[in-house]
Amino acid sequence: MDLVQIYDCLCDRTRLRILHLLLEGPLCVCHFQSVLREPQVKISKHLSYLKRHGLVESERSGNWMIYRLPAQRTAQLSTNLACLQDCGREERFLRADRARLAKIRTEFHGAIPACVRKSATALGA
Amino acid sequence: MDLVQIYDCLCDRTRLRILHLLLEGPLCVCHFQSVLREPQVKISKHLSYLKRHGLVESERSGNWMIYRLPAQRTAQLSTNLACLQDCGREERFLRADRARLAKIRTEFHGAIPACVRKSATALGA
DNA sequence: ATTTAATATGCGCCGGCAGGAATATGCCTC
DNA sequence: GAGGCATATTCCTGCCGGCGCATATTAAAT
Repeated sequence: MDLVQIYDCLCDRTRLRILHLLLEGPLCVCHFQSVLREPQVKISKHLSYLKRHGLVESERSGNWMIYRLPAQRTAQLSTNLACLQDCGREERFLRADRARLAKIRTEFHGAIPACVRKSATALGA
Repeated sequence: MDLVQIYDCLCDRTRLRILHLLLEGPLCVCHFQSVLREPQVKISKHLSYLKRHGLVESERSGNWMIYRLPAQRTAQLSTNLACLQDCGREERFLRADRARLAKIRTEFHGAIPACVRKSATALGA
């Protein structure tokens, strides 16, 4: 996996938002939909792109697909993810995403949507 | 200047190599040519792209154009450049570029090509 | 002024990616 | 096995970027 490919993944706004959210832990597609407020097709395609390039892993859990950052990461990937996390602190739209994600997580806690529980426990939260 | 634009600049191999070289100090186009071993048009266009996106500044010096990283950098840019420098340590083709650059710099020292002296002094080396 | 060296720009071609609409797949429930 | 939900894939279109070729610009030298 080339360094250029990492940047290929980062150079689209939607993918950037996705990866940034994944820094907070695994997520299923429906989470992405409600946080990013983008059409399902769009999100699904970008997730597919990220997977194809090795920046994301996925696992089926019943009806839902849970996406996460790869367990094993090259040094370059780790470095760049850390960098993204840094940059995310000041970038408006990324902050907004984090806020919406946090809200969703607290609102239903141990409650309604199964996929939320799933990925919350997967997170360890 | 958006974070995405930074990644837009980094996601091409030639541009990545250019920026990586600029981490070592200002350079003129002829340097890029001999280090990168790519056609002049290609290099020139990518430099133009980088300039248009604010990742590079240029200054004329006689016949030569000297390119450098911007004097004023956003926090995001600084972070990403540092990250690139990190990643450059292990990436083969970037190491090779650095080696070729170092060779050129020592070979003619204070010697023949004016542009070499120019950018060398601009570097402070 | 003409020539030469260094660099930039315009043009045309091609490939690939983003986006949306529609459709397909996989899994669960009843 | 039918229907319904979550997600993926296909097909299409438009656009932008990368590349090479040829040519233009700018400055220095003679």
